[in-house]
Amino acid sequence: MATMSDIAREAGVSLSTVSYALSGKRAISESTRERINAAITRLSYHPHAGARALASQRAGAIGLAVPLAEDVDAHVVMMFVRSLMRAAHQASSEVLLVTGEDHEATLRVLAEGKVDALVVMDVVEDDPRIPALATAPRPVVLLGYPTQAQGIPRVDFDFEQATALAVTELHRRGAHRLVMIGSPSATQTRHATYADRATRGFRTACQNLGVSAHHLVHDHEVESTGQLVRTILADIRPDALVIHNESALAAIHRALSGEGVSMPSDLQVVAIAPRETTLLGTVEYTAVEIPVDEIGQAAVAAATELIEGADDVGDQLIAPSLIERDTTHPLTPGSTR
Amino acid sequence: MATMSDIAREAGVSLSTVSYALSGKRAISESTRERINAAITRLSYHPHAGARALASQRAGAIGLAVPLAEDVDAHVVMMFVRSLMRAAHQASSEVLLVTGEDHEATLRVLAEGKVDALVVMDVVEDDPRIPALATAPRPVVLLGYPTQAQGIPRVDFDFEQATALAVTELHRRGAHRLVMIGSPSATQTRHATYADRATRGFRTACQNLGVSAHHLVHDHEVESTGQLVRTILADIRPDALVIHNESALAAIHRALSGEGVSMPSDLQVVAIAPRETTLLGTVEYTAVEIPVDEIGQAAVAAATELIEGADDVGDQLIAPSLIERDTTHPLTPGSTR
DNA sequence: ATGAAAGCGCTAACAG
DNA sequence: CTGTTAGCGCTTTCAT
Repeated sequence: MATMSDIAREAGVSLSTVSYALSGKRAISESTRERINAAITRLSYHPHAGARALASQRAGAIGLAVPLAEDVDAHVVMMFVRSLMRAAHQASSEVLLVTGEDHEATLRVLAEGKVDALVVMDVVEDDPRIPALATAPRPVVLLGYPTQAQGIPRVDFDFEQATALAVTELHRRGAHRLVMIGSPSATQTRHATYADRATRGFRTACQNLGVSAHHLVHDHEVESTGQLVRTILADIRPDALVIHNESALAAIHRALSGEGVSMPSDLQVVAIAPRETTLLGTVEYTAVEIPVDEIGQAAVAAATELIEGADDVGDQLIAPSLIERDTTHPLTPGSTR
Repeated sequence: MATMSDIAREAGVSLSTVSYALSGKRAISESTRERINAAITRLSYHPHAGARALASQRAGAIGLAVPLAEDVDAHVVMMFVRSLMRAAHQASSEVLLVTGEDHEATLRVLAEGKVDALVVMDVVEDDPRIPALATAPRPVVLLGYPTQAQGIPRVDFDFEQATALAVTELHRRGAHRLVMIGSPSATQTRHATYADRATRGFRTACQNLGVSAHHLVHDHEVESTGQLVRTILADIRPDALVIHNESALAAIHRALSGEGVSMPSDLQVVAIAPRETTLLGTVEYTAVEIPVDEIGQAAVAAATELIEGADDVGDQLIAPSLIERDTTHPLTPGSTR
């Protein structure tokens, strides 16, 4: 493996000139730059990451604590991973994965400087990891919005406003009996912040508007979605449905079709989910779309700023907006508002 | 951040003693070891990963090139990621993610020594990445089985034998008209090695046994699975089905139920898929299970051996076996074989 | 059983 | 615009 001094010798310049040519931190004459680049190509030189990390105190990687629990939708996790990788790439960093459930290992990569910062997914209310993360030797960003974050910056989609918006807009479209199908029971029991906040937004908005509200939990891996849907239709007779459960979306869609429910005439439906998961066959669900890429970018941006020395980047709650598609009534231009 | 010399001073020993106490590479007296450990705890010392990487020429991470293409089932990818992380953990390594589609970045992490080895998922026949990977400065392991690997060790489940086994066993159970629903069309078009090999195993086995064979491609995100199933049932009238498409499994299951097909009496079905994806509601599909953990472990084991200096670890094709469950006829104890 | 010291390959003052 | 040099925090020979 060629080293930087090999390049220096080969190009007839000093070591530091090579270093500066590479980092661009000082002006280099055209001619020497060319000789250096030629040498780099000729010897196929690549800077040694370890050496660079030691000298610069930068690992060039950000850690991502991913949830490996079964109740977290793998597709959604992958979307976040992809988004974080893209964002990290732009900050010329790599992504080091750590198991969210393995708190020891998570703290270790931070303490050993294997990563410059850590992004933590799937945060729960009163997350037991927070105290240690709050005093970690390197920046941490929560991809979630627990009430108490002990000063750790939080970045998330505003799930509370998201469900509230869904309710409000359904109400404006004439809905009065609402049902929300929320996250899997394991997620609710853990009190994942997105689940708690989504539930709260739904309940509060319904109460404020004085509409009937039913919040259900559904484990589509375990119970029959068809059965659930039939029960809902028969017992509650809702005129609108809010779905915040990516894993169950497809199954619910099939169950509704199976029951001959036509949307939006029989039932209006709004999904709280990433765009990709709301296109089911021929139907495109009206949705409050979870902007995965934006969230990922915001998280990496926060991490990057902290790495570069910012003292505090504040919290960030990304505002929701409703994307009207096939499963809600169009709003007559001047009907309300 | 405390460094090793801080520990040495605090414990009243030399720097190298601390290093050896940590690595266990030479005997340390009980008393000094205790003083060192006490100092480590007191100063909450953690070795600096960069410094260690520089001195030892080991990054302590293995790279994983993950496919981010939409046609690769996210759930299955996550299962592999989890499996690799577990295996890496045992080898006290971390997992650095790189986008499989970003060949540049992949080669860079190898060349810069950010990882000690690379595991590449979703390899295709005549994969354009192979030549560069074959001459990479650090070990590479393919999680896939292309015909030409240019000397790069291949590790994979034997998908060819897997479908062949499914066919053979269905035939032993009286099936004569077989249909296989394979990977999504994008996967087939790319010639992912698992898709190609699975198809070949199916075709060859059917031919050898002289049974009717139909191989179909299904994009359940695009076409209606119900329609597909209806067409199959009406036009081909098969007595057995082999499914090698995790993303479509649930949809096919629902479609079959919807058509009132009862398994195994009307139709025998074998899935080629990880165990977790073959339990659908109340039905447990007979399957040739893809042993994700085993594959991941084998890949990391191969990588680890190569890192430690092994010249060649050979290829590894993990043998399939059929797990009989609800969707095939039981074989009378002495009927065949 | 323990120390001293020479690097590993960079970055970034400091010096011109 | 370029060079010299002192580390960064470890691992690992040599010595003893």
